[in-house]
Amino acid sequence: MKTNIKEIAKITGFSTTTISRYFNHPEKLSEKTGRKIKAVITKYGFVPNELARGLRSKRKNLVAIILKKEHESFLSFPYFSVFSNQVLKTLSGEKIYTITTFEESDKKPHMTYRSFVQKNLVDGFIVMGMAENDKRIKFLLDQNENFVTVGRNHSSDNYTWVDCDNVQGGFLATNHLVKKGCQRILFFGGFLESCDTKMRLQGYRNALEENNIKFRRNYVYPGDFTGMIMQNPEDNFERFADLKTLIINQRIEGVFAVSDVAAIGLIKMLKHMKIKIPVVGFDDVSLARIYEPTLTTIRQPIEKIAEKVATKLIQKINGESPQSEMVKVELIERESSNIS
Amino acid sequence: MKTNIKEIAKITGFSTTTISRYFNHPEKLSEKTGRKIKAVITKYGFVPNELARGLRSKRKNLVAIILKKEHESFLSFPYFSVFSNQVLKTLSGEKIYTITTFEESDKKPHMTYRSFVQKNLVDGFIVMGMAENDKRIKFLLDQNENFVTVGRNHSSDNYTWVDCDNVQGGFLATNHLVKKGCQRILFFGGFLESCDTKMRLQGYRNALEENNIKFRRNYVYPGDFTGMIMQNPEDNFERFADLKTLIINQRIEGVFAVSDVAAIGLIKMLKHMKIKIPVVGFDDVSLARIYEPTLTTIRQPIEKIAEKVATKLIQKINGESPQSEMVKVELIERESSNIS
DNA sequence: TTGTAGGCGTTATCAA
DNA sequence: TTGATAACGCCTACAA
Repeated sequence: MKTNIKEIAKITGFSTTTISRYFNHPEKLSEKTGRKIKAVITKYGFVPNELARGLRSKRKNLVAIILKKEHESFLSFPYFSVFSNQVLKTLSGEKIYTITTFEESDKKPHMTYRSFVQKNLVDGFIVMGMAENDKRIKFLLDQNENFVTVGRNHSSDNYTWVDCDNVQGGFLATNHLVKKGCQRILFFGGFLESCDTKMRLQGYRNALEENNIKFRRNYVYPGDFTGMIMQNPEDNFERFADLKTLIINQRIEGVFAVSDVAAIGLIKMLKHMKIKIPVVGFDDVSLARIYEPTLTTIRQPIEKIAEKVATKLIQKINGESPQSEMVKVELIERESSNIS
Repeated sequence: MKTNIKEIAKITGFSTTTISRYFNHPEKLSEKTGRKIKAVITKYGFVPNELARGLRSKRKNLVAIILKKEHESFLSFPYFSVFSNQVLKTLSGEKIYTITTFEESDKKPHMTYRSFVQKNLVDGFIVMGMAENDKRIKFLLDQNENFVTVGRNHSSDNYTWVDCDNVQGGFLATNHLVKKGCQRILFFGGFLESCDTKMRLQGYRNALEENNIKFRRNYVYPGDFTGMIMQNPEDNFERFADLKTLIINQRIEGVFAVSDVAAIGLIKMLKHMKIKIPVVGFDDVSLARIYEPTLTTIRQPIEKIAEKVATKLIQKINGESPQSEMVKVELIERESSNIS
């Protein structure tokens, strides 16, 4: 049933070398030989053993996405689903397969990478959830491994990244709220350690400044609410008494949420409080169109980003040096910022 | 940087065999030897080359989930996100990694499996989206490959599956609608070739029968609306003129939708038509709690199913013969079936 | 308890 | 254009 190169060689009458060449350097074969081999290979459905091939040639046709442990529910985020979908599609088109897994719990972030590198199982990595001074980046650079990141940090000139214009996104969202007449605008959600959040916050500040509104630190309410929102949207509002107090006492007039999921969580709470103020999200995942009110949000082209990341990773694996790239974001105006 | 077993052997003064045994049969080493090896291994962060190990020992610690091409947006379905998340978690706990990919487009469904088998890259498969006479199952059985399916078909006694009680789910949903006073109940969504859909339809029929309501074939409106609903919820209602006509002319009084996503799509359309009738979904994904109205639905324990699938696959890989298993479903009553 | 030697299936090198 | 041979890094008989 399972053939190997030796058998195919015997059947065709050629050497294993020639069969191997059929797959790896077909241009070096005479047309006739190629045809003969093709016939037999097709008949037997022969595909070279990927492990042996990888062991010998170093090229494994396998890449890894290692998700952070603290993002265990990451996979259920709409963002990752869309992203991952497109990455798999692009890579499988090149016969490259993707291992998705989580960081090992009890170790330092980059230890799982270390283990993967030493295992020698993959040709490269896609790194998500960038932080300032990201240990993973340092490690992968040290090891001279192929990788492309989604998002970037300050030391972003020595590796390949793809990112959306988070600063501009934060600006557009906040400016939109100002144009809607809001002055006291809440910045909601996200980890402040996350580079994405930081940049969106910077955009928020830029918009305030441009509109001569004073930035107030206590209007920044970070945190990861996705789990709460995705799992138990209803039963956790009481845990956010301080947030309620903030909104009421400060007479918050508008909200820029760091993601669509966070935006929906907040809108749920506002509904519960019977408060109606404009909310702008970020990402434009499908939820933004499904939820009611539909979300005004900053659209980032997730699939385009995913495709670029995958393509650049392939390039790196092939020994090329792809450029980093920033993609544009866009304000999508829907119902959630049109409070009448 | 990257060490191999030979170097570790040299450093420790033991043979490569002994180092290998440390990983594969540690019980055969003296405690002292084990300690010494451990020290060096830890220091150098040595992990055996997975390819060489797999090539020699046949055990690859790698499994594959191959998604159907026609389910290209599958990954963005809430069901798969949750399922996949739990599978990865369970398997990575056993140091088994998961390759997720799509079937190759231009080939017969099982050809991608054939290619994977011949590549000899993975220890087993998780098979989703079961159909009657599923070619993939036949192929994997023929090849004596390890696999576990999510869902089952009629020839379900010669392979290992995990499934929820779809018939009971269909019954509970439909019966609930009848108790709410509905007689003319629409069965909405799904592929009729899909085993899941078939069984849910069977449950629907059972409930009608038990309540002495005549089954009417034209009340079954199948189809895959997820793409439409997830991508463009608003702009496609016009394409369903026949559905509208059906609902109006037949004075449909309630809807059992084959999934939560389908349910939401239909509710969107009903809202658009200014019709208020009870709708029951299936799955109980997070959307069911986020959407408004919140969905009455049949909860299937997706994470439990995923964990069972992963565990059984590990067992198969280890040479055991795990039993197939059906898990219970449960009616979760929320707003969408309480139309006042 | 530990070591020696051969081979897993492929590809790269070198020679013809 | 094709072939013989060694090597990739590890594991498993078998031997000691």
